[in-house]
Amino acid sequence: MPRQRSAPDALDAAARLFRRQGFAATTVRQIAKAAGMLPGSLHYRFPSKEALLLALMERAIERSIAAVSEAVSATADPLERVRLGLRAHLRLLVAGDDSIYVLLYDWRSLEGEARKQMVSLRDRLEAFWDEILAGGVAAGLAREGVDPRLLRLLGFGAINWVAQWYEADGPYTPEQIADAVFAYFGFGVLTDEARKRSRKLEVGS
Amino acid sequence: MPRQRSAPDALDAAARLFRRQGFAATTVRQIAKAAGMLPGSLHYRFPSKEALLLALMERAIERSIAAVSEAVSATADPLERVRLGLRAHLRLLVAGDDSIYVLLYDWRSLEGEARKQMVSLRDRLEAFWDEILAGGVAAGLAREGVDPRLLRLLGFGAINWVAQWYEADGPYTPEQIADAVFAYFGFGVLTDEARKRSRKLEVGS
Amino acid sequence: MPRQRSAPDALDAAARLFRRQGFAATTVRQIAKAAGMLPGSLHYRFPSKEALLLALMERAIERSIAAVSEAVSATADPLERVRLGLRAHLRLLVAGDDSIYVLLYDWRSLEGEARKQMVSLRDRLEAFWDEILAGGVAAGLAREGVDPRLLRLLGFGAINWVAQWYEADGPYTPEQIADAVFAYFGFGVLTDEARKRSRKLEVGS
Amino acid sequence: MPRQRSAPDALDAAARLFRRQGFAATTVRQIAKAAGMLPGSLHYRFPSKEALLLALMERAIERSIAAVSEAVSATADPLERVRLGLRAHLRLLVAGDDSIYVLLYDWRSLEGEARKQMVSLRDRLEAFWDEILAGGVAAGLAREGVDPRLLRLLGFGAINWVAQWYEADGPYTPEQIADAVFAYFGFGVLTDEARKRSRKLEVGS
DNA sequence: CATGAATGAGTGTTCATTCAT
DNA sequence: GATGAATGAACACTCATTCAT
Repeated sequence: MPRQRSAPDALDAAARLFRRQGFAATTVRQIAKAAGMLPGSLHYRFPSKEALLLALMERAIERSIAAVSEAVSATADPLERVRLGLRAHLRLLVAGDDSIYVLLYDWRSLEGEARKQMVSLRDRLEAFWDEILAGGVAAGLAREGVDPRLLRLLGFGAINWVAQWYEADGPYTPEQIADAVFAYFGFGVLTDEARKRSRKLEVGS
Repeated sequence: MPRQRSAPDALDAAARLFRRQGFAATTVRQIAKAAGMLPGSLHYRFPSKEALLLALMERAIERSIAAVSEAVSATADPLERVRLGLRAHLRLLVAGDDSIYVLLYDWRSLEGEARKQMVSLRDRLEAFWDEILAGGVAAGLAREGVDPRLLRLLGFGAINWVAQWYEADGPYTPEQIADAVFAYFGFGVLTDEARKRSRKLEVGS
Repeated sequence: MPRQRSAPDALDAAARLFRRQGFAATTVRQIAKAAGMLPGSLHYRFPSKEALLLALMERAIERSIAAVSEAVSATADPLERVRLGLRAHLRLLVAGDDSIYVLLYDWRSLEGEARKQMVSLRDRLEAFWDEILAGGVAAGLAREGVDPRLLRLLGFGAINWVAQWYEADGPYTPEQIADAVFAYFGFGVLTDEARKRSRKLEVGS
Repeated sequence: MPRQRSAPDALDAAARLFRRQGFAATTVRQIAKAAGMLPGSLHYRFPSKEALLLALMERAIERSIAAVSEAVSATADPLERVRLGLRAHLRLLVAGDDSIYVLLYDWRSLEGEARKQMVSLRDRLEAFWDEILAGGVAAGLAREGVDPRLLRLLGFGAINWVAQWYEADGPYTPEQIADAVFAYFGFGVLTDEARKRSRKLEVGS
């Protein structure tokens, strides 16, 4: 979609407003104004408000995957990759890009065909993470018998929910919070060896 | 607020619609129709759509506290109280009452004075849980050095997020999921004794 | 209409609100509240808002005729009767009864049958005044060749318009203003004798 | 306000309806229909019904001042200027522009800030007339000792009230009525010389 | 007689979208 | 490509009126 590419300001402006007010409560005029355009011009780029939201979510996926990919590429250690990935994910969510928040919290606004497209986008993100997590599990993350899918769902619940309460001037950095999730994730569920390593990691940052 | 009391259908109908579509995307007409009333009748009971949302959230708090209170009253064991409380909370969220979901996910729709009132309602709920969790921590939940507030925020993140992916015909019951959260919560963080007890409890459900 | 008689408070309350806000902009609830009743009770006394306005106007006519009648009965002098009548009329309009104002300024709110009834009420008032004025004209008020009807319309225009700008703490009393209208009415139009008397009257009060 | 300029039809249509039914009893839909637009289009031009009324009144002032200015420019005689000005004012009121009527009779519909703006508009009109009248008074209009302000208020009361009873097929033209007001205005109040001239003028038209 | 909950047509206004320029 | 005036369906809400009690 090269069309949206040429209008990043509009998507960023929309993301900011959607995060604060929600999709349905945000008007096209507000978005246009925040993007320095006129309502008619916005419709030229995005055929509808819903299409704009979808484009926004698509970009959120791309950015998230890009940021996490880059973060995990720093090491080959499967557990470390999980930890660094969580950090990158949370950093983007609470301090970087409003579109991730919108992707996670405003999907109810899409219906019909657009909903399906959004679901397939999220599936892409899940598949991406499943690979990272699978490496971690193979390396001892989570004890035997634990359903990795449930682990992922609960872990990402904890981390995604951070967006609801995080404050920039709070006592923890996104990195510390991500590490805490990582720790709870695996504690007791890890082999002894893995646990030791995890503990060490927790100290840093 | 005895007025709202006499119109539980309207609040339930609204909760259902808000959960599915979000507050802003739900029209007063939809709510009225679902409640078997006319738009005017709905406004007679609730002066505004926002007031209806607030009343809904107030009831959500009341119901949640009532359900969890009852659940934890079954035992005096502080750890067991935490586990049973989480179960009750999740059961209500995913299978009982849409208003809990709305309370957790639609608070952005309130502004100004209504927002403040909602925040104070949520504070009530947090204070209620803090007491239960404090008992658990005193009994060995979470190892030393862990910030109980962070623990609570992450734990409830995991459990509240369940509403996003839970399906009634999925592989896990709300009780099993709650117990898993409880387990991750405390595993490795518990004293050995506490861990044993926790494990035993996990088998039941 | 003995029914309305038993609810003078409602009519007075309505008159006050109609004067300030206009008929259409005043709600039945406002009237009921100001009269210390409930909306339903008001409808018991007046079948409709329009009927209430009509009853109000009817009472305005009655009160105006009563007040002017009493005032003019103080003398047999035809010119003096005009002057005192104008005084009574204006006093009631600006300082006594809001219903007179409503009668004069809110008749556009009535339509169809109610409009006709209101017109016949106003005709009654005009006929009443025509008699008083006819006496004045016979005694020298207005010079020959002047159309008494035009004189009446312009004179009452001047006096009725006072309600638009009069302020209780202004430089003139209603009596002084009425006397000024009376003076302009007849000045130069009066016989010399009548003019002299008028001048004298003007000094007093 | 160039925006309203481009939509004279809407203001004219509104003026006509407001005059007949009053502001509060006229719906935006009625105005839009009468102006050949849709409700949404009307709101595009005027942000609210109240703003439309204010724009209407502003135009009424402009038109009135323009018409009276042009009329009085025909002569340099101060008394004649008053007479011609009154004629122009009344002609516009009863036969030309509904907005003048609305300005005079519907100001109660404005509240708060809009009310203040309207008052300042009316002040402009009064100041404009005060100048014309001051010239007349200096030339002998009204005898000594008469308060010019009271004279103006009563005179304009007489003339503004004409809108309440004037009928196009009645016995008098607006010009004749205006001249009658002018005559009553000054009779006996004028110097003998002024009176003679006034009498002559009265015969014409 | 009086109440007040309920009604539903109608209100002013909003807003995503269209389209002539 | 871009504009912004125009659209009209839909919105939250109002309010005179009704009616069971």
